[in-house]
This record gives sequence, C-alpha cells and structure tokens, in this order.
Amino acid sequence: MQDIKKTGVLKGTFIFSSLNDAEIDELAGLSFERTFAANEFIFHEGDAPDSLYIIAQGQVKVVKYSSQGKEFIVAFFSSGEMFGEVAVFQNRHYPASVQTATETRVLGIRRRDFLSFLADHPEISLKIINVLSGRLRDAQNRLRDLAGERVEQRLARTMLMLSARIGSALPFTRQELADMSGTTTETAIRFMANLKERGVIRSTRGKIIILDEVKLKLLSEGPPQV
Amino acid sequence: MQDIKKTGVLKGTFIFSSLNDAEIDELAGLSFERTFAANEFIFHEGDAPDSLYIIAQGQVKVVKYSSQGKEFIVAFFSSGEMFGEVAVFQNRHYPASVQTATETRVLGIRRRDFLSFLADHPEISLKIINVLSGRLRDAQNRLRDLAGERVEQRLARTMLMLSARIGSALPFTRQELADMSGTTTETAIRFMANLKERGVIRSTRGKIIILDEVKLKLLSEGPPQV
DNA sequence: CGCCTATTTGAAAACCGTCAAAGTATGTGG
DNA sequence: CCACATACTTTGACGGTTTTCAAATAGGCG
Repeated sequence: MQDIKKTGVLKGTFIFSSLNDAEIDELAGLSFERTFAANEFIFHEGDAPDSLYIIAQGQVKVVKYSSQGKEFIVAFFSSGEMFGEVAVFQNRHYPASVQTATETRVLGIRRRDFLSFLADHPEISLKIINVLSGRLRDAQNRLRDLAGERVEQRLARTMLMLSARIGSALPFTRQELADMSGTTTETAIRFMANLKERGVIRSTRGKIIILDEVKLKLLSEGPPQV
Repeated sequence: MQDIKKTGVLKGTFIFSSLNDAEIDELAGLSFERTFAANEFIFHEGDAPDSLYIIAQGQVKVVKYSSQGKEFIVAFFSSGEMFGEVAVFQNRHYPASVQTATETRVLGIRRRDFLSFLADHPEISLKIINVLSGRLRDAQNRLRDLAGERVEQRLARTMLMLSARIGSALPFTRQELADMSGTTTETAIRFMANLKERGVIRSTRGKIIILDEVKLKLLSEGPPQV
C-alpha cells in the first residue's frame, strides 16, 4: 500500500516521469518515507549528505543564515520537487537547511543507492542536468537583482517569479517575502501597503493576491527612465 | 597541428579528463576554435543557445546588467573551464553575456553535437552534474551574502573566494571587485584603502595581493559579536 | 610625452534598516 | 463560546550605511 503511493509520487516528478513501471518500482524500493510536522527541519546546513529527498506532499523552504543570524530563503519547493541533491552529488555537506512550511511527507533516497541507480539509468542524468541548469539560471537572476536593483524592484520581481510558478495567489507572509528578497519585514510591509493602495495586490493575513500583473511588471523594471 | 592542440585542451578539463584518446579525438573533431581579443563579447544574454565553450587560453567574465545598466559579474572563468552550458542543456537563450578579459582562445561545441556525444558517454553527465552543483552552491552562498551581509563583509568574502580559486594575487581592478560584490567602485576603494592601512592587502593598479588571509577571514565574519 | 583608465577624496543625500509600540487576525484551551 | 496567547501586520521616527556626484591625481601604454 505504501509502495503504491511511493510509485505514484515518483511518477509525478519531472525527473522520473520517463521511467517505466519496473524502474519506478526499483527506485521506490530504494526509497524511504518520512513525515514532518510544520516548521520542522529536515536537515541543517553542514549536515553530512546522507540522502536526497523528493516531496510527496507539502512544502519546504530552503534557508541560509547570514553571519548576524538573518534568515535568507534560497528556495521554496512543493510536491514532486527534489532537494538535497547538490550535497549528494558532490559528497559534501548540505549547503543550506531545509524546513517544512506545512505538514510534509517526503521520500528519501540514500546517497549510495541513488548514485548506483543513476549509473544504470543515464537518461535520468540529463533530467537532473536540466533541473540544476534551471536553478542556476534562477540563482543568477536573483544575484543580479540583489546586486543591482532597489528593494521595490526586488520585491516586485520576487512576487512575479513566485506567481509564474504557483499562480497569482501567493501563500506567504510579508516576512517570508522579505526573507526571499533580501530586505526586512517592515520595508516589505511599507511597499505592500503602497501596492495595495494602487490596486496592484490584495492581501489577507499570510496571503497575497496579485490583481494587476502588468503594473507589477512595470514596477519590476524600475522607475521610468529619466 | 590544430587538432593536437584541441585534444590537449580537452584532456586538461575536469569534465573530459576521464575520456580515452579515441573519445577525446572524437570530441575534438566536433569542436571548432575561435580567438577573441581582450574585452570582446563571445555572446550576449538573450542570444540563441548555439554552442557551449571551453577555454583553451585566457579568461572571461560572465556578466549581467541591471535594469539601470549597472554591471554585475556573475563569474570569472579561465583555462579548462566551460561556459554557456546552461543554455545548451535547456535549449533556451543564454542567461548572461560573456566577455573576454584578455586575449582568449576557446573551443566551441555545437549544441546538437554535444548532446549526441553526451548520449553516448553517460559518465560525462555525472561530471557535468558535479560542476553545476558546485556553481549552484557558490551562487547560493553569494545570494546569502548579498542579502544579509554588509558591503565590507561582501568584499572580503569575494576576495577570499577568488583567492581560494586563483591564489593570493588577484588580477582585478577595484571596479571589477565592486561589480562582483554588488557595490560601487568608490565604496570598494574606500574599503581597500582601509585594508591597505591595516596591512591586510597590498595593491598596484589592477592587481590586489592578499597579505594576511587570517585577518581578512575575520573581517568576512562580520564585526565581533556585541 | 600624452592619453586613457584606474585610483582617490570629499561632501551631500537617499535609501533602507533599526527600534519601539500598538493594533489585528487566528487558533487554542478552558 | 469566550479569553488568551501567538504571530502577523502596521506605523512613526531616527540614523547609519552606502550611493551619488564631482573633481582631482596618478599609473601605464603607445
């Protein structure tokens, strides 16, 4: 019964969707299941690279902390997405911590098991290269934003990036948005209040709904060139 | 004669060093050679993903521009390193521009040629996954720094990262250092003047030499916790 | 020697973070 | 069902870090 569920989860991922039933079964056999409550840590930055994980249900945030303890959200992942893979492939400690946002069920696959599976299924490598390429592209865009854009543009871009992935209803608090954009809660609030006045967004506690994506896009481009 | 050189270049890369002579020859046959003067662009952000490149000789910088035209240096690469691969694997436009820093000779491999070579040599995929993982790790560290650290720490960390890769003599101007750290030339100069006074670095025009890496590391950790 | 680029310095101001305090949803336990 | 705790949101004032602008100096290459 559990195995049936596992195979369904694996089939639903971008990376493994191309495998046939026998291969999915094999992979499911290698995996183990774990469940976490909301706000639990699945692993911490610096831990040994034991396993990589695939989200069966729920959401997690990937976080790093500055030298002063300020949190920065590197990424948000939900069902069907993989995390912890960078550490596994390089056999080095995890580069970030992963914390659940809601109650979350994950499939874990141990490092050695996954690497040997990968050796037998080279087409999966190409999928992984694709996923990593996309993440690198995102990371470089965010680097450029953090280095060169003002807070307003960064916040607008963060919201646009999120809405492109999960739709116009963003289930995030202002603090989370700030932690993704490299600013503070207060600054995020001030900016959001501004957007609300102008009818660009609507919001309730812990949720932001984008009403006018066009205006938001204009804002993300910066002030009209002088 | 040219082909001999090509094979030597390919053998000298992390990614292809494990191939045997016949395989190297095959790959060399697929590649083409191009030479650029200093400060020429090899491709621009947004160009179609024609080829990926390997540096035979010279150095390049990977740059992106903010909405206000400010330059941000995503990475520096030198002999034996690969660039343009993200676009090739995803078959999407290049995510950044690449400009030579010195006179540079590169080997290019066309997208289709490389993908078919990769299909026949799955072990290379694992190497590429390793390279991409490392770059992702770096990018995430820099994101955390840009989001959470002060300019002084960012500059110190940039210098430490560079010195770990290329040694304690850094062939960069203050402007380049600023463009890697997400700050301005003037701010970088002020900080460097400070470091010079304290004997942490020595510098001539366009070059910085780290004298006291321990002090620099302390600085990169931020002010002593109060 | 002259030009171009890199480095330097100073002053003013903008942006944004910090601190403090209060109001407002949401859920929990009694 | 209400009271309370908790977390999220809001607002204001202040100040510091960093950018911006301007102008001058100095190093290296042709």
